[in-house]
Amino acid sequence: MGAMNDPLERTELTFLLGMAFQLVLGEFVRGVDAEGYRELRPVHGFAFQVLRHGGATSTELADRLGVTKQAAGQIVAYLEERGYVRRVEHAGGGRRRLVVLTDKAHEHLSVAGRVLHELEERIGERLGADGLTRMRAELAELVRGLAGNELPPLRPVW
Amino acid sequence: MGAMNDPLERTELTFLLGMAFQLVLGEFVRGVDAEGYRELRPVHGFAFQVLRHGGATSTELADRLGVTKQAAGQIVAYLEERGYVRRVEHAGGGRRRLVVLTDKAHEHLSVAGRVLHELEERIGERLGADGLTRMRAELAELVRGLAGNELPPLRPVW
DNA sequence: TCGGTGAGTAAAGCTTCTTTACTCACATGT
DNA sequence: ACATGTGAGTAAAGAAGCTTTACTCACCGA
Repeated sequence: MGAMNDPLERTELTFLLGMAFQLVLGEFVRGVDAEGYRELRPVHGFAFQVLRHGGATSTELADRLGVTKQAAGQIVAYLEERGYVRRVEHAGGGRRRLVVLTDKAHEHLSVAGRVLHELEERIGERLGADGLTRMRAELAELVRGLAGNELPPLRPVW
Repeated sequence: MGAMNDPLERTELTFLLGMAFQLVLGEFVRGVDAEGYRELRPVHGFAFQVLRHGGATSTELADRLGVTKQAAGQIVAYLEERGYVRRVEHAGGGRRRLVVLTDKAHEHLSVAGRVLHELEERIGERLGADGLTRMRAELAELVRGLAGNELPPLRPVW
């Protein structure tokens, strides 16, 4: 503990966060790919999270992902071609179309959830159950501190 | 505390990490941009970290950044055009050239360091000094757990 | 001297995003 | 009824930043 020759002790918090995220996401992608989902990138997973409960319009999706609506439209088209989403009538009328997940996407979500759960368990073995809980709480507090009450977008690029 | 209606409490650790990193990096970029470094992207900052002590060859830089040597070469060319790095003779001879930081880059590093420090302080006010220390320790432990003893690369894309 | 190896370069291609510019459905005011 | 506005979606071109493929060049060792 606290050994100053450990390079990580001297690493800026920002970079620590970056490395941690990079590693965890890498493990996640590896796990999901191994289950046969090589056609899906992280951004698609984030889109699924947004669409998960009741769907959303492309424009709403764009806002939540922090990209333009054209980019969101491309993502939706990609997912639609592969059978992960469907566009249905929107109750609000207008040109709006509601993008909703198909069964195939929900299957994917359950596989991805399992992978995430296993990953979190592995991390928990390393940090201890308390450490994991504290880390979650601290991260949540950090996010609230910087983002206020709105959920921040999860963008696929820096 | 522990309110189950807080969406962050139900968010996967992976996504919490992603949001936290996204937010912190965003603040960092905003701060550095405000100091007049709009021509530099995060990847340039990571490159500076690699080159900081004694420089490196393009190929070594590529390894540390997790990109191809061609991409590293492009990054070096970009930084060289703007006066942040110089290519000098390499003691090892061959075709090797040592990429080293100029004074301009070191100035940038000191500004960036200040921005990072202020940011960490803001986060510390929110988490408390203990919370910040614990978070650093937990993140470091997580990184060690997933990356072993080598420092993981910080790639600019997912 | 003849490969072999490792660093660097060149050019084309690809993916994924943005920018610019449009179409269309509906709401609102006159 | 009709013009005008607004918000959702689409189309096409462009830009950024990588990778891939294919090379050059300097040195080493058999």
